[in-house]
This record gives sequence, structure tokens and C-alpha cells, in this order.
Amino acid sequence: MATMREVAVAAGVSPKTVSRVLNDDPHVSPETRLRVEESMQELAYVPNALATTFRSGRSPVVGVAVPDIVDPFFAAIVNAVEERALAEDLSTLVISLGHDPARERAVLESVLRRQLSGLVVAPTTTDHAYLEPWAARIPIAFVDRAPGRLVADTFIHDDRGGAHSATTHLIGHGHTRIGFLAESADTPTIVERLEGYRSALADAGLPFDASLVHFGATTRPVAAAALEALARPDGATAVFSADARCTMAAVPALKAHPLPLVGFGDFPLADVLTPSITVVAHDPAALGRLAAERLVERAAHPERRLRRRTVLPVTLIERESCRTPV
Amino acid sequence: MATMREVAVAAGVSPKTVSRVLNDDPHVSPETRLRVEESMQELAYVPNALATTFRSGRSPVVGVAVPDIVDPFFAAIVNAVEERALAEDLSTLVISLGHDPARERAVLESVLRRQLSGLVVAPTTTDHAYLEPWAARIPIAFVDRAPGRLVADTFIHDDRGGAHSATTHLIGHGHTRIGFLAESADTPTIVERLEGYRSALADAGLPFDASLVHFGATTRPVAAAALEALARPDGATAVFSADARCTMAAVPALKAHPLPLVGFGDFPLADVLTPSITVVAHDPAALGRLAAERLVERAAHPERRLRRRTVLPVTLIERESCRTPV
DNA sequence: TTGTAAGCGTTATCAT
DNA sequence: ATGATAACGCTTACAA
Repeated sequence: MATMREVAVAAGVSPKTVSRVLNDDPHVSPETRLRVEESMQELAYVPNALATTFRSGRSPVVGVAVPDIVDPFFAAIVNAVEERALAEDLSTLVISLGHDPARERAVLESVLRRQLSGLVVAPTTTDHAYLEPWAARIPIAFVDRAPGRLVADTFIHDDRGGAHSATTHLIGHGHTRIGFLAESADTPTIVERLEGYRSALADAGLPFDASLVHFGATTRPVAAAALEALARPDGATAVFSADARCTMAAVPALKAHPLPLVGFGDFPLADVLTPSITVVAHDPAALGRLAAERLVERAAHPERRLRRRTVLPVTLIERESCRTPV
Repeated sequence: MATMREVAVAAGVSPKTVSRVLNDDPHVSPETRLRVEESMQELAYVPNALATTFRSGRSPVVGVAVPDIVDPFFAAIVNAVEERALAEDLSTLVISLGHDPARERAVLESVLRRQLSGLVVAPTTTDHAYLEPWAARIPIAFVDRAPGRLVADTFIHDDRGGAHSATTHLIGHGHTRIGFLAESADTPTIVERLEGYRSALADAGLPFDASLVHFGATTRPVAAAALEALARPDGATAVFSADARCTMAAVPALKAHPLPLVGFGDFPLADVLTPSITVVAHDPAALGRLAAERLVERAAHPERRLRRRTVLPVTLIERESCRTPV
């Protein structure tokens, strides 16, 4: 691995001149430039990006931390961030948080030590006070889930409103006992959606029945058991599935327990299933795009005042599954 | 941002001693250690990972380059690599190659300049001679698609065999005119699968008819048009879809043109659709895991001789779509 | 137009 | 057990 110094010696110039050639500095005579370029060729010189990065004090990398990249929702966020980052000549470091909250802090602090240019986080925990000192130096944006105990740029969906309209939609179909299916009671998005569900019931003068709420239904067996329980005579006559993983897990069990269902979060082929699934659609790519955009903006104008919280609207897409099967 | 030098001054020791404390060097007296630790606390010292990285000459990062992380197949590869990398305290840099082959070289060389610890690539091009000089210093493993004009560790599936058995399966159902649907004729995996399809036909004494081969069917309209063409009287009586994107794009059109179909690549909910889709299943996570494992092994034992090429078996999962609808 | 000197923050080497 | 010095490869500031 040839260094700049070696190229300089070979070309009979100083390292600085090699640097100038490399960075297209106009203050180099054509002959010198040529000689340097030849030496670079001969020595197969490749600049060591680590040195440049170190010198500059900032790594041209944005981090994106998500619970799980295999989930198409988070994959879309990562993809959008990467796309925007690339336009700024930034690379993207992906951090899978996993569904274990204990890992989050250690993993994030470890990447932040690398002097990132920015960080996008879809967190799995609810206390982000530990990011406070970092946020002062590195732009950090939260997506999908708001930070806890920390003021930071946040891009989320209207979880509460979406859940409210999904529930109201089922109520409009005449249902008074509606089941609630979700992944985990600790996820901020789920908390919001549960709120939306409850407020929709309240707005319709319907009681909230905790026995109709099922958490952890992310696998087919669990989702099937939940649907079976809900399908009992004293159970529910319809279901609101508060996240796409649960909806996808519940779909097979719908054959045995054909309850009307609305899901939060669209997913591939939802419109092709039998029945096709009515969903509240949201836009993960928009979250990623906006967050990355914000990082860039914060880096360019650290002093500028911007709205911290952006809430994206969601849309109910009515398909077949919300209607009672005949 | 306090530096090690500042901590040293505060604690009244030399920077090297601070370094020793940081790295748990036993040659530090308990009192000194304590004093240093206090100073670190006071100054809220955080080591600058960029400096350490630069000093070491190697970045604790593995790159993973895939055509598209939103594709669950590639997401699974990335995920598996990240998981394995994490066990070695390595971060994962994701590089989306996109479906534009022109980008590959520039993007890969740019990240390689960062002195990665390793690189996993699912390439979009077929000539990788430009990686030769890099491969001498950095472990590079290819996944899903073999490299062209370069000898490197390669982990792929039995594309040809899988396509052969899928086609043979349809032939076994009495079909003699079988359509072929795929993304792009240039993708190495597709080339192999086309070969497998052709050889299965040949083995059964059936002619190959180029008019039954449709490329670019990755979107619903294109896939629908292809199926419509195939469904004509002089067309095909069954279809082999050579990749999951095409299969998913073709599914909706199956309602209008209910041709028996076998797809290469399983996908979420394939078993729940009506009809459920018969597929050749493969294992992207295994590719990622093996490739990452290999990078680690190459780094640890540069001299060791290992089999360059690993071909993973695939499995036909028979569901409903391979049978003629009644 | 070109070069010199210094430094980014950490660690290896060699003293003491 | 601790420290002085140099070095990693590049770029900035300042000179010539």
C-alpha cells in the first residue's frame, strides 16, 4: 500500500503537491501534475480514507438503527435514509437493535464514538436521556417512535388517529365488541394505537374490555390462539390488529375464525389475499427520507430553528377483510 | 470533547497512562488508575474511535453490498451478516447497489478505500477484475451470485438444479409447454435458472420455445401482460417464475389467467394465498452467515486453503399452485 | 506554483 | 509502574 509520501518521493515533489493533485487544486503546473499522476499509477496509489476521515474529525457516515431490517417496514426506512445519504456522499451504517431493549444503549454509544455525521433511530426503549451529550454534537433524528426524556427531531405517523379511524370503521360496520391484537405493550407506537382504539370506543359510547386485548401475537400459533379466544361467543365480533407483523401472523387463522379485521400497516400482497386485508397504510420511506433530510439540514445550519415533531398522516385502505364474511 | 491528553493533564499523568487505564492494562497502580478514572468522569471523556481506527490501520467494519435491501431475500442476507459481524465486534456498512450495474464499481471502491475488515457482495455486474488488487488485502466474499473474472469465496444456491426440479415437477403434471418468467436476462442467477429450465425440458425430450420466455416481469402490469400472452391457446399451459419478485408480481394476474405455476424463491404468505404457491425454497440467511463466517476465518488465517465455492441445496415445497385449477 | 511544519487522537517502542 | 517520543497518512496554515 503506497502512501502519499511515497508517491511524492517517486515524483520528486512534496506530499502536499500530491495532495493538491488528488484534490484537483488548480495551483499545480500541468507538468508537475502529470509527473505526480504517473507516479500514482506506477505505485497503484490509493488514498487511505481512514486518514482523511481522521484528519477531518468527522466520519462521512450516517447510522440507521432499527429493531429489525428484515421487517419490510424498517427496511424501507433504511433504504430511504441510504438513498438520501448517498446524495450527500455519505455511507450508511446499519444497526439492528433487535427486540432486546437492553442492547440499544451500548450499541448506539459504540457507533456514536465513531464520530458519525448523523444518526437515525427507530428505538426499542423509552428512555433516551443518555443520548443528550451526543445530541449536542451529532444530529440525531427519531423515526416511527418518539424519544423519551430527550428533545430531538422526531418523525412519526399518526398512530393514534389511524387506530381511531380503523376502530371507528369497524364500529361503523355494526361491531360493538372489537378485539385488539398487537406485538408488545411497551412499544410506543402500540401504546398510541391502543389509545386510539380506546378513544374510538369511548367516542362511540362503547365499553373497553381488557379481555379483548392480546399482546405478543407476532407468530402464527400465538395469533391463532388469540383469534380463537376472540372468536368465542362471549368474545369479539371483529378485530383490530395494531401492527403488520401481527396481521400477517393472523391471516392464516382467519380461515378457521373468519372475524372481520382491520390491520395497522399495509404489507406486500395484502390486497391479493382472500379476503384482501383492509389496512391503515403508512409510509416508512417518507419517515426515512424526512429524517435523513433533517440530518443534512442540521449539519448545514446548526443554529436554525425547526419544528421538532412531524406527524405524518395515515390512510385507511378499505378492502374486504373489514366486512363480515358471508 | 475532551481528549486523552486533557484527561492526562487533569490527572497529572502522561497520555500513555490514560491509554493504559482505558485498555485495562494491568501495569497501572490502583491509585493512579483511580485518579485517571476520576478525571475521565469529570471531563466526560469519550474515546475518539476514529483515532484508534486510524492508528490500527483497519476499520472494524464489514461492508455488505446488495442490489436492494427492501427485497426480503437480500434483507435476510444483510441481517445474517450483521449478526455474525456483531459477534466479532464489527459494524455493518450497507451498500445498496441498485439495479444499475454502472454504479457497482464506483461504490465498492469507495467503501474499500475505508480499509474495511471485510466485504460481502451480491453483485449486479459480471466483471469483477477490478476487485483483484483489493482482494489481496481485504477478504471479499460473494453471495447469491458468483464473481466474474475473479477468484473469490463464493456462496450460492443450486439455481440450475432448483430450476430443473421445478420445471420437471410441472412436466410431471403433464405439461409440455411451460412459460418462463424472470426479472432480467443478465442476472447470473437467472442465467443459471434458465439453463436448469432448458435442461429439464431437454431431459424430457421437450422443445425449447423462446416465445415462452418473458423477462422484466417484476411489476404487476408487466407480469400480467406476460401471463396473458402465455395463456393464449398457442401459448403455455404452465409457468415457471424464476424469481420471487416476479412470482409476487404475477400472483394477482393468476386470477384472470389461472395457469399452474411454480416459483423460484419462497416469500411471506406464499402458503396462505389462494392458491398457495408452490416454490423452490432457498436460504438467504445461510448465505449471509456462511459468507461472514468466511470473512472472519480469512482474517484470522490468511494462509489457510479453503474451498472457494459453496453451493447450497434448494428444496421444492409443493403447495397448490402447481396443479391445474379445477 | 511549490514546500515546510505542525497537528488531528491514539498507541507502540523503548526508556527509566 | 510510568513516561518521552515517534508514528499512523493526510491536510491546513503559512512561507518562500
